[in-house]
Amino acid sequence: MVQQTVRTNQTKDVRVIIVEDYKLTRVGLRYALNEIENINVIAEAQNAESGLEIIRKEQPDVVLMDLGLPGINGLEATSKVKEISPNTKVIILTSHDREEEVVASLGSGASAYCLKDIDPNTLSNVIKNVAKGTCWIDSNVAHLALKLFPKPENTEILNSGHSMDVKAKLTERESEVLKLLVQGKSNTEIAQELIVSVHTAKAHVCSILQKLCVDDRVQAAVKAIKEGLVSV
Amino acid sequence: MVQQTVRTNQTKDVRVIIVEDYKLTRVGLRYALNEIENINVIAEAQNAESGLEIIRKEQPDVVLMDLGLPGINGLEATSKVKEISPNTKVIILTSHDREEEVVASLGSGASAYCLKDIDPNTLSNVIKNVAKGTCWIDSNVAHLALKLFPKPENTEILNSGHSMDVKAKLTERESEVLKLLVQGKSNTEIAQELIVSVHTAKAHVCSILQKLCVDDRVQAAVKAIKEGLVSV
DNA sequence: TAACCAATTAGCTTACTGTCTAATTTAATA
DNA sequence: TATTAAATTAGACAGTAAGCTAATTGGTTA
Repeated sequence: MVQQTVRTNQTKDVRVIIVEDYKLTRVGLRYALNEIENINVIAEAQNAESGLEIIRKEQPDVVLMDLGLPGINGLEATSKVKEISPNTKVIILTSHDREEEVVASLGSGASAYCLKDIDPNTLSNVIKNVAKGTCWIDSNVAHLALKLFPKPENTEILNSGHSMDVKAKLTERESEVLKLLVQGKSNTEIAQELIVSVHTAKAHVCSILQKLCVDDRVQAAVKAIKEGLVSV
Repeated sequence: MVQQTVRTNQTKDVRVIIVEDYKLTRVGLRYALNEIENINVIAEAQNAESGLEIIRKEQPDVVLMDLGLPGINGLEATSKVKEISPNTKVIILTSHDREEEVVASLGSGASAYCLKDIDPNTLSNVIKNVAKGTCWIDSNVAHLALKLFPKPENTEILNSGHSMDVKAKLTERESEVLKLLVQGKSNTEIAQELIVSVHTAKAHVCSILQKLCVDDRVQAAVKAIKEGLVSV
């Protein structure tokens, strides 16, 4: 294919570590991946404990992580990986397709979720992309993760003009106040932070409540988070 | 590359429609993609209205959707695509990298989010994968989407036992109360809903605040959402 | 210039919050 | 059986929140 021959450049190798308890899968993966240009499997581990040690030392680009590990499981291991080597991307490679595991994996810091029946060619592409920061979720479970994103029924973000969007309605100052509100600050604290009187803070909060069409600050905070009006 | 030559099989063509207002981008894309094996750009549209009409008729596998369209914007259009052709996968192709747009896109039903500086080879792979159901998010914005997944500090799922979690500390009743609290209910409303006295509701809220180590119900709500203690 | 809006401040009222102490009942557990 | 934990209720208190009206200042726009 034309588009692939172009890619024969001197991209740095993606340094990969495999954490997987089944030896057969582990070594099989290693051999398969080392065939691929620009991918270099530098180590493998059969459990999270030894895997984490290697990762701490090597700071690899990508970790292929099994979920069902003995001892520390893959989820906890993923969290730890992001602690000890924040730039390392984690790819979950498992046979589980339960929603909670998919969501929990991505919540724990994984960048990709692959089922074990993945095509090796695809896997190698995923590894290269994930190394750059891409998020990739297997076709069999993608819908489980995607449905988690809030439907912007009300978020008129990016609205083509007709119905004005909530955030645009908020003035800059109000956005500031909303941000502090979501942090759980009281009106008094907000006033102190912005160096204004409590009256001012209250006035802003009041108009925020009206603009968001909610009754109190809790609802405002929840709505702000759900609709991405503030970065949590 | 080896992995590509293997794929010369008789996979059905992925039928693609491009919705993009800039003619240059639109026709450029079309030419580039039609070079790719197994991808067939069957139509293009310069706005959402005409795009949706074509999509309704053609029921394509994949739609490449620009966000900044005149009239109906890409977000709304994405929602409509999923209504009129649920099996059609939407790939957002835009130059915007704002968090709200990324999240709103995926919430509106898109399966992938690409920035316009994407490598054409990569795009063609994304198209093929997304057609199967994969979720793909550009490396420049993936972190914005990934951080939305609740950190499973509390998810008892797959917990290897040792670290007890916040949610386990909450009693069932408290979890009920927390759920209502996040909905913005006042103590009085919570009491009515659970058919208990206000005193009881307050008692529960009070112990929730203590267990979550927060000062007020706003912080409790925010923490509950962030940590996935409640389903929003 | 006039009209408008954002931001600011103030006072006032009603209602709600969060904490405390204290007590009762029920279920599970040692 | 004795103990513990959860759920329930109550009264009281200081603090906060939210709605209301009203006024001032500084830009922006018609």
